[in-house]
Amino acid sequence: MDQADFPTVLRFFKALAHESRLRLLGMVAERAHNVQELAARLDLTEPTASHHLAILRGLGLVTLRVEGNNHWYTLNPDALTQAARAVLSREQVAGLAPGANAPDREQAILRNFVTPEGVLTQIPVNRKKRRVILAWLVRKFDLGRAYSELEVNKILQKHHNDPATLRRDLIGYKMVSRQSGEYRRLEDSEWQP
Amino acid sequence: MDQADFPTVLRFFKALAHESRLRLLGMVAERAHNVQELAARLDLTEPTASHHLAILRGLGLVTLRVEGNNHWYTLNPDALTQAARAVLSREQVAGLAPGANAPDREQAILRNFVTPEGVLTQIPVNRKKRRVILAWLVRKFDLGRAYSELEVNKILQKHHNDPATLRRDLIGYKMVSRQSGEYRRLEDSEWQP
DNA sequence: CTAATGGTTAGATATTTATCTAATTAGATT
DNA sequence: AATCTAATTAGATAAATATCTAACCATTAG
Repeated sequence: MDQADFPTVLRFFKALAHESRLRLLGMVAERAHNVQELAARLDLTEPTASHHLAILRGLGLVTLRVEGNNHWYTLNPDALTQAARAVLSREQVAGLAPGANAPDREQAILRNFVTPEGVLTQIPVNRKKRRVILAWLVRKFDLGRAYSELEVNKILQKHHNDPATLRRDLIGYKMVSRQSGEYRRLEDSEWQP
Repeated sequence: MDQADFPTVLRFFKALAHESRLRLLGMVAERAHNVQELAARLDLTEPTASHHLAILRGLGLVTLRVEGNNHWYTLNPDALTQAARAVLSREQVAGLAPGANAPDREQAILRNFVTPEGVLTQIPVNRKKRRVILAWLVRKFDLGRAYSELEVNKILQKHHNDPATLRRDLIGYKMVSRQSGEYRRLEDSEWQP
């Protein structure tokens, strides 16, 4: 599971969201088991166990070794840890929001200028690209709430070491307003095409 | 989520095993949102969004700040990473196997009185042994939820044909409380040495 | 070659979980 | 107070998913 691809993340959680499958995973983490053993210990029929194993296998969470009539299932620990990474950072989770992965072109721009941790490597000179970056940045602010300049800087600081330039740009692009020292995020409709 | 307590791990995965809830989590990871915003962006009704948020909140995955009529939800990133740890190592996953978590002595007692299918062959007369069996039984119940007597019996019935005795013992050992007909599993700390 | 063993596949049914509308609560506004 | 707004709760219905039995496939044993 690379960069928190939504359908895969969802499939992963669905796979683990069932008592029997969690138990199966636990058992094959101890040692290899065949289907009969697994079914017996979980008090399931073999077809049911087989069905669950197929789901786990489809995600690469378990691996199958065939030996005559016996099918030996074991845990694939790498798949698990890789998957768990998908929810380890706030940035990764934010990538699950609807539209977060939407327009390819914008995403490519973000990938070019923003590290996976959410840090800007540089501020684009090109106006259209800068706009994409600023549109992404402005979402770090809540709507309908006032921020002091200090707060604005603190948030921007997380993403770039020159918050002042970004702050001025956000105002220039009418994504943020300033009135008597109070900063407010403006509705998307104020500045979108 | 401390040491991969099975019901909690399961609840966690169930909470995240739904498209809408993953999206919600993504949105509140970006910034605080109120219920209307969330419902609108996900094309759900407010009650539905509210329902999902309650599930996420029950697990501590999101936190709620009330401000007048508005309920602002934000991500609780700690809960997420803590939970993800539960599946990071093979040892942790093996802890999900049925019966995996009991220390040796207790496991021996369990083996003596419980079949591999989880059925009690007899209820120990010895208090210490009975305690081990009851401690194992009480984990079949979720914390923080009320059960009717019928539900309690239904669960106990799976493990022994005299659920009434077991039910009374669970209360006697202070592992379960009864108040006005409602049964609740008590925290381990209430009855552990 | 035939029977037995372990496993999977197919399809019907049962269970669980999401979703909606309607009713209700709590805070803000007039 | 009366009304409005945002949110939650309740309860009914709809959708998704698990489970079983029966049928089937592949391999091994007689």
